[in-house]
Amino acid sequence: MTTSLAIFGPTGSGKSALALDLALALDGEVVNADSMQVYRDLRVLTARPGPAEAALVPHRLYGHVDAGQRYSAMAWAQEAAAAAAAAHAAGRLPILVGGTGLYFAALYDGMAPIPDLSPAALAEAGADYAALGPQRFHDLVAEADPDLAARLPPGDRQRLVRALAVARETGRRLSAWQAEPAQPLLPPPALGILLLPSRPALYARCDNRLVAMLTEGALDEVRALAGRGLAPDLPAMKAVGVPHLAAWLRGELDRATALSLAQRDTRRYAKRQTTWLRHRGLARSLAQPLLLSAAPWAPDWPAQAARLRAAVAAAFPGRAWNVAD
RNA sequence: GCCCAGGUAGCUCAGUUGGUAGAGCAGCGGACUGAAAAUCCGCGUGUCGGUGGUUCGAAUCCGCCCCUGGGCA
Repeated sequence: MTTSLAIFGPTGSGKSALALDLALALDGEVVNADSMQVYRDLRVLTARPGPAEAALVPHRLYGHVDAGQRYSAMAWAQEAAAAAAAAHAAGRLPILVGGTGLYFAALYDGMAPIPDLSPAALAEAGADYAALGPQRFHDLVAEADPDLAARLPPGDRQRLVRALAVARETGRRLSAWQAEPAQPLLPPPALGILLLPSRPALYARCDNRLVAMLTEGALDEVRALAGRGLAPDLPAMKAVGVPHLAAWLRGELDRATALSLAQRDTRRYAKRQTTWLRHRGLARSLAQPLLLSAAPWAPDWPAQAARLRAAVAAAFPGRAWNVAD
């Protein structure tokens, strides 16, 4: 049985650094649970840990997917489960860290066993949405899958398109598929940590980080990515910052505007993550996560660190606790 | 010091002939079952610079004061 530790927090909350500290202290391996840090082409802009961190502790599932690929929650969950099992087999503690709530849910709660969709089916349904418009497309979904249509507004293009594509390709309603029992890919983590720093401090940190990213080559990174001529609706092309920095490179925005729009998108993203974190937590299978109301970079961290230390000692009694903070 | 123009939501501003205020952006709350840094749904959050007056009633009219721009000295 693979035991694991999981850390979930909004972007900029310092979870990667915390994961590294814990991995060093507990003889662990870090496994990425972030939907954008998997893309090879995006290193600076996704604040992906680099060679310096990887030299200290093994880091898995970072930058291993090409930006031209359309990754998925289930694909990640399977890889993450395998990575966790490998770390466990080597006697090390898998530490899953990231900001994608759906990924944690897929791993620890599982997802309904729905067959993979062909890109063509998705593209076809997407074209229909564009041609028919939200209302008529919603009507179409209502015929194919009344239950699902009833809980999705006409504007929710992404979910409606998937619903119709699934119904067409599998001959079965998505809502029927989703009613199938889900199978967790990993037992609940022995310790789940949620980082929830104060909103103003987090926003300020996000704003500053984006400025720093520009001095660290974020623009070159976006230039190279844009130069590949990939479809703009690919996930990697929609990472926070990519659309606006690309528009700046094309001369459609000036630097100040591109920066402030990217900063705004980062804040909104952090807010959405916070909503998920507060209501869904890490996974339904984990009843009692450790909620820390500060980030490692915050002045009020020490009190939270003491709680963390106690929780780690209780969850992993057999492992050394070497962190000196 | 004098003369103009302004002080209304976090920001930029609107506000009809007096009836206790509304847009954009920002923000806030929520949803989330295989693109999730995605995709959506919902919500004005206010000593109308201050104070005294006119009025049944003042963001709107009058007096005084404060502040910010610009001009003249």
